[in-house]
Parts: sequence; C-alpha cells; structure tokens
Amino acid sequence: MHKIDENLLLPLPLFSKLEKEQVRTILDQASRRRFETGSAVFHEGALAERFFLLLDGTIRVIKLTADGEQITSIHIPAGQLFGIGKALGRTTYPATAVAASEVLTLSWPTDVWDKFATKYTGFATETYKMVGDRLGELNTRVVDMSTQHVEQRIARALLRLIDQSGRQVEEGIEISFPITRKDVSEMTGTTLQTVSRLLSLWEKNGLVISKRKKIIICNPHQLNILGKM
Amino acid sequence: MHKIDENLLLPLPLFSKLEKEQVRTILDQASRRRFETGSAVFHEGALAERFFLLLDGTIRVIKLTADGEQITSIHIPAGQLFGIGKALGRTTYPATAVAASEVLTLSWPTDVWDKFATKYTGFATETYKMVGDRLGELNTRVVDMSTQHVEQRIARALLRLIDQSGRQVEEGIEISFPITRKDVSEMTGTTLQTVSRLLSLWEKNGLVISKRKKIIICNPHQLNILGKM
DNA sequence: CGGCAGTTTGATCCCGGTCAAAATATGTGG
DNA sequence: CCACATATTTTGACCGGGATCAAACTGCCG
Repeated sequence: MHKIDENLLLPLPLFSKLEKEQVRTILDQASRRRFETGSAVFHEGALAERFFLLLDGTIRVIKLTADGEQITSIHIPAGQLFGIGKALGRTTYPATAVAASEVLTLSWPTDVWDKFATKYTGFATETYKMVGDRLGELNTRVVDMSTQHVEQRIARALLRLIDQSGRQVEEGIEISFPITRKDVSEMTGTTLQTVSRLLSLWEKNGLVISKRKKIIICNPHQLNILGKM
Repeated sequence: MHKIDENLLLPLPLFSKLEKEQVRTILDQASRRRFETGSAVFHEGALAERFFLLLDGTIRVIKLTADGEQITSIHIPAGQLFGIGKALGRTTYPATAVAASEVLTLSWPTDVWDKFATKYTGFATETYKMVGDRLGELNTRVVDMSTQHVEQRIARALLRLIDQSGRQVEEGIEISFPITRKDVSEMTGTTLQTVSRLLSLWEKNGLVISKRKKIIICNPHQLNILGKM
C-alpha cells in the first residue's frame, strides 16, 4: 500500500484545524481502496464496520424500495466523509453507497471514530456541519418533491449536480461523472422517458448538450429560471 | 417562574445517563414558556439564539416555498430537543417551528450547548441519535414521495402520526393534536380536496373516524396494508 | 345569529406515467 | 475489423390519477 501524501488532505475542511503531524497519524491508520464505476462500497442494512473518506470520484447514495425500484438519495463529492452512521448512533448503514465513477477511498474501522472525534479538534464539528448540510439538502428535496413540477425538479437536480461536481469545459459546465437518463429519473422521482424528452427539448433550445452518459449545462442561468417557475 | 420537577425529566432518553444533580443544574438554566396553538416558536432564517426542549404538546416544523405555499417537514413529539442548529454548525434556524397544539417548552441560550455537550455524558450522543432518526425519516419521505401514490403517502403519514403522537381512545387511536385536511395535505404534498375524499372513503370503510380537526384511526392494520400497495 | 374556518362533493382538464418500438452507441469475441 | 449482443436514448400514442376550479354545506365561536 502506498503512503498517501498528507499535503493532499490538509486543505480539506475536515482537516483544516489539525497539525500536519496529526493528519499523518490519522492517515497511517487508514486503508486505501479503489472502486470501479457501479460497484458498491457498502450495502444498506449491513453492519457499519468502517467509515470512509472519498478522495476522488463521486459516490451515489441509493435506497431500494420494497418492489425493487431504486431511488437516489444524494451524491457525495470528493473530500467528504460518508458511512458515518456511528456519529449518529447507528450500527448499520442506512443506505447503499455506489461508485458513480471510478472512486478512491480511505477508510477506518468504526471503532476509531470516537477517538478521532474527541482527540482531533474540528473533526466532529466539521462532520456534523456536513450532516447539517445533508439534512438541509434532504429537506429541500422534500419541499421540491411536494411542490415542484417535473421540469423544475429536473432543472434543479442538474444545477445541484454541477454545483457539487461540475467541471468547466468548452461548451459549458459538465457533470463530472457518467450519468444516464435513468440516473436522473431516479434522483427526481420520474421516468427516463420524461427526462429524455426534456433534455431533448432543452438541447434544441441550447440550454444543454447531452451525449450518452454525459450532460453539459450550457446555460445555467436559464435553467435556474426554469427551476423557479 | 415555577421550578420544574426534575423527576419529570429523568426518564427522558436525553437525561438517562445523568445524575439527578446534573439534571437540576441543567434545569436551573432553562427558561420555561408556553405557546398557543398556531403560534411560532421560531422562524426560518432567524438567528438561532436558543435551543428548545419540548415538554408537552407537538411542534410542527414547516418550510415556506418561494410562492408562499407551506409544507410540513416533520412533527416533533414531547420529550425531544428542537432548534439545535448549533449542533450542526448552523447559526440560523433552517425552518419555522409552529405549535401544533398548546405547547410547553424549556429553552437555553445556544451558547451553553457546547458546555452541555462536553460536560454531560450522553447529551450529545442522544442528540445526534435523534438527528440520525430525523435524517432517516426525511430519507423515507423522499423515497415515499418519489415512488408512492397519494393514497399510500397519506396512509403512511397518518400511521407515522399515531406512532409518534397517538392517544388510545375508545374507537381506536387518535392523533393527539388538532389536525386539518389542509395540514395532512401539506405533509404529503397533495391538496386538501384529495385528502378529504380519501378520508371520506376510509370512513365509509370503517378505517378511520374523522371530525373537524380530529382524526381517529380505527384500523391501523388495514391502513398499513394500504400504505404498502 | 352572522360569519368564518374547515369540509365535502362534483366536473373538468392536463401532466406525466405507461406501453411499445425503433434508433443509436458501446463493447466483445472471433 | 466486422458482426452481433447489449445498453442507452428517442419518439409516439394513449390514458388515468390527481390537481384545479367551483359551489354548497357544516360546525364553531364571538
């Protein structure tokens, strides 16, 4: 196993209040692992034996319904912790985490969480801030789902994605991991047909450009207006 | 201001790991206040100067949309903390808290949260467990909203309500605070007309009995089946 | 008793789901 | 490098759940 350069991690909010020395100690206890696109990092209901830090790529958090449908709860961008049920008093993972692209993770045994939280200033604080953000995001999701039409939900979902994991390209801002119509429909509670129709329409109007598994937002401003109608 | 009997609070999970002495100290720093049905305890966006413990009654947490619609995020039953943005790194309240019935609260200045969290074993742990539960609830809300039909969402919402704040009465289990068709529609992302139609239908079939601002579930089992179809 | 808040019921309409089928990419093995 | 299998996207036709509009009804409070 390679040693990881602690300088890469120091800029992360999670470690911002720590000494280089401390980050080194934390890293030395971590396991490093790569996941291929589509593979699961952990499964809903499984014993939460480890918690993870996403070094690179994007994690898609999904839930399965009784009848086998799957819906996307959130996407996690690089730099964030996930699978931290321990921090919230859980012993099992509340959802399944899938690699939305090639993914690089660090992970630690759940047991060390308490030690980290008490020993390292800001570690718990930053984590809970992140939890707060996710709570907020879920909250707006609920509001959206109850009040917004499909067109607006999809527009907002795309904006959220480029906000979290957008990459500037020539034609606009691209979603930095492969994403299908089906994925978008699972994020917004619709069907892939509806998503396809809308993307086609938007492409005709110059709002987006979309290829297979790829979406580029050309005109975020216009999309934002659509999302608020 | 009356002294509050600490024996009332000792059974709460929040205080379960504390000495009587410590609970007394915590209580002595609290302000006690009553809110009438419909009045706001705090408003979305306002500076989070205090956090609250709900002694009696039910709190309805609502969010307002851009166009003035309001949707209900969750209900908080007696015994729980709320308005604890500080624990999640927030400085403002993320939603509005309204008294769904007559309500009795204790509250403390936000500043003392850190002290409580570090000083009193289990205080932080219990709080975060609760946050975890709310995260879970919001998560299932999102799943529900994306996959369930209106009938199922309403059935589940009612079941959740009697689960959290039900009161056994002669004909079945009653929701222990006044609740209108409109309230239910705001919880489920529908319209009061649809809720009314369904409740009428269910009443005809003996599943519920509903009066003005009052709903009694006569047959939770049957409703549970409906909610899973 | 008047007025308001809450509820019921009917009629109509349309968004978006469902079913179906074809078109277009991508990958794989020979 | 081609042929075939599979994954993804597109487009069309149809239909139904539930929103919307409208109006009457009921219980409650001052």
